[in-house]
Amino acid sequence: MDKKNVSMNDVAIAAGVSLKTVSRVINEPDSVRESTRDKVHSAMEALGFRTNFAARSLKLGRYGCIGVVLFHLSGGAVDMIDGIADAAEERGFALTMIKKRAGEKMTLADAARRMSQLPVDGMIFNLRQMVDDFDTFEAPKDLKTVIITPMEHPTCSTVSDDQEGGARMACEYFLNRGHKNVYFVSGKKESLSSQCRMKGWRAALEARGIEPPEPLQGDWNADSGYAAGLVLADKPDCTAVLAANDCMANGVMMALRDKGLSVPDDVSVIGFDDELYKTIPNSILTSVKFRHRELGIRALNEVVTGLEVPSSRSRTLVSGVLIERASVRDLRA
Amino acid sequence: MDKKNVSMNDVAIAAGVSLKTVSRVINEPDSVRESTRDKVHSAMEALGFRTNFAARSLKLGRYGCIGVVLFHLSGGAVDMIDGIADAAEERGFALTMIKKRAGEKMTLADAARRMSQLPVDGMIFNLRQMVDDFDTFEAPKDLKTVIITPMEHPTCSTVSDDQEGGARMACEYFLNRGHKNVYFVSGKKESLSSQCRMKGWRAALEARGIEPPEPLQGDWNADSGYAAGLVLADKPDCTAVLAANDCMANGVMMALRDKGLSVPDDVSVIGFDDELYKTIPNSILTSVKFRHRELGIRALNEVVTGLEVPSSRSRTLVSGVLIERASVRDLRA
DNA sequence: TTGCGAAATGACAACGTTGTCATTTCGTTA
DNA sequence: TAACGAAATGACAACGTTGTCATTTCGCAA
Repeated sequence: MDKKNVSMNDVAIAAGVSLKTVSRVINEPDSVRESTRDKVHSAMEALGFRTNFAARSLKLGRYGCIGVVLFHLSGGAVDMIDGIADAAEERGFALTMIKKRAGEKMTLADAARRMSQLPVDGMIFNLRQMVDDFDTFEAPKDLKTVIITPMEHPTCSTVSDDQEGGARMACEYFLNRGHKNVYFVSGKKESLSSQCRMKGWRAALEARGIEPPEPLQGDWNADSGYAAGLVLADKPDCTAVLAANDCMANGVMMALRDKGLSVPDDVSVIGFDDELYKTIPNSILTSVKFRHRELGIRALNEVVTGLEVPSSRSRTLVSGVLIERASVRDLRA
Repeated sequence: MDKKNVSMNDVAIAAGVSLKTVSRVINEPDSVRESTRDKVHSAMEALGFRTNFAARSLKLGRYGCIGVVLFHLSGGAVDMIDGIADAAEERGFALTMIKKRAGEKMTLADAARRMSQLPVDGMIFNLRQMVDDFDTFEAPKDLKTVIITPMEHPTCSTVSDDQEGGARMACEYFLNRGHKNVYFVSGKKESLSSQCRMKGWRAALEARGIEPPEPLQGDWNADSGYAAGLVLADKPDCTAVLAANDCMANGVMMALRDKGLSVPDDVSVIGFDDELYKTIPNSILTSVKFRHRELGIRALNEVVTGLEVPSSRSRTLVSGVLIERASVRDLRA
C-alpha cells in the first residue's frame, strides 16, 4: 500500500506546494508560513515521509557520523563506547562502527581505507596493542582521525588514560607510607596498558633511587595473580605489591592469605580498574580507576573539534583516580 | 594540493576513459579490458580516489549498514556487540550505532524514528528492560527490525538468551542431585534478565510440585549477595542457592563461609555468567553461561536474512551452558 | 485603491554514483 | 578483405536532496 520510498517531491505534490518548500519546512521552518508548514507536516505524516540520508549527505558533503574502529574489545571498552556514544548523541552525531575480527590482521591503513568508504566525517581508532604501521601511518587529510592509545603518534591526535601516571601515583602512595620497595605483577605482555602501568611503576621507583625488582608476569586473570602471590609470599622484603588489575590483585591477596600472611598487616596491595567490589563483598582493595567514559567523551570531542578547526594535532591524557580502601598499611604509623 | 573530493569523473578524465568505465572497473572489473583497467587503477591511485558513499547509496537504494540501538549497556553487551560486529563484517555490512543516554526516556518508536534518518538497511534493538511502547510498537515496513530481548514481540523478530531455560537447567541440576528445595537471589528488579531467571527457577520448582520459597532481592553486586547469604545461612532447610549472577553467588558463598558453613558440603551454589574464575583463583563456582557473542551473531544474521526475504517474524533462543565446577554437592551420594 | 519593500515560495541545477541502451572496437570466419 | 557477432566502451538519465536565484504574495503606508 505504501510507496516504497516517499520523496520530498511526493510530499510536495500531496501538500500542493513546491519541492523546495518541503525542504524548507525541514531545514528552516521559520521561513515558512505556519499554514503552509501545517499542510506540509500533514502530508509528511500521511505519506510516512523520512528524509533520505544518502541524498541529503550527498548534497551536504557530510554525514553527521563519526567512525569508530575497534581494534580490540577489552573490558573497559564498554564504558569508553558509552562515552563516545553519549558525546556523539549530544553533538548530533551518530556512530559508524567496524571491528577487527579475531585473528585478522588489520593495520591503521586498512582501517582508514575501509572507513573512508563509509558514511563518516571523522574517526576514532581504539588501539590497545601495537600495530605494524603505527609510526608510518598518515590519516586521510579529509578525515580527522583520533587514536585512543597510550603511544604518541607523529601526525594524529591521541587520547589516552594516563596509565603511566596512575601507576606512578599508586607507587608513590606506597612509598609515601614508608614502603621501601614495590613489586609488580603485569598483565599480558602484548597489552599496551600493561606495558604503560609497568613503565610508571618503574619510573616511580627509579625516581627515588630504588632498583625495581623483577616484575612477575601475569595474564590479567586471578589464577596468574595467585601464582605470583605464592612467589611473593616467600620474599621477606616484599611489603607492597602493585598488580596491573584488580583480578590479579585479588589472586595475590588470596595467595598471601593462604600462606598465612595478612593484607594489609604483612603485605599491602594496590590494583587497577576498581572493579573488585562488584565481585567481593566488603572488598578492601585500594585501586587505580580510569575514567573510560571520560576518555570516550574526550576522543569524540577531539574529532568533532577537528572537524570545525582542521588539522591541529593534540595529545590528551585523562588522569586516573586512586580509590582508597584498606589494603595499604602505613608503615610510618 | 589534492582536490577536495575526487570523483569518478576526475578519474575518467585522467585515465582518458568514460565515467561509466571507471564505474565498471570498480563494480564489474571482468567486463573491462585489462589494459583499460590498469589505466584506471593508476589514475585512481594517483588522484587518491575513494568512492563516495552517499552517491553510491543514493543510487543503489541501500547502505550496507545495520543499525544498532543500545537501550542499555550491560556487561554482556561487549560480547554481544562483538558478535554483531563480526557477523556484520563477514557479510559485508558496517554498523551504525546510537545509544539511549542515561536518564533519557527512549521508546522503541523514538529509536526507530531516529534510525530511519540514518544510513541503515535494518536494525537491531538491544533491550534489557521494559519500555513503554513495547507491545504497541510497529517497525517501519522498509526496515527489518530485530529486538534482542527475552520478551515475545507481536510483530518483530526477537533474539534472546534462553535465560529462563538456563535457570530451569540449573534448578534441575540441583533437584536431580537430591536437593529438596532451591533458594533464589535475584538481580535488580527492573532487569528483564533477572526476571526471566527468576521465572525459570520458579517454573522448575513448581514442575516438581515444590513451593518456591520467597526469593531474596539483590542488586547484582557481591555485597547484596553477602547480605542474602547471611539470611540463608540461618535457614536449616537451605541446601541449594541459585544466584542471578556470579558476583552475588560469590557474596553468598563468602557469607556462608563466615557463618561457618561450607560450600558445597553444607550448601550448594550456582551462579550465572561464568565470570568468577577471572577474579577468584581456583574458583569452584558452577555457573550458567550464556553465549552473548552467539546472540549477537544470530541477531545480525536474522536482520540480514530479513533483508533478502522480507517480513517473516521469528523468535530465536540461544541456549545457555552449565559450566560444572565443585560448588554443588550430590546429596544422593 | 496603489505602490512598495519584505516575506514567502518556486524553478532549476548540482552533488557523484549506477542502470539503460546505444555505439564502437575487437576477433573470427567466410 | 568483408562481414559478422560478441565484447568493450560511452552518452545520458536518474536517485532525492539542498543552494542559487527568480518570482510571487503579503502587509502596510500613502
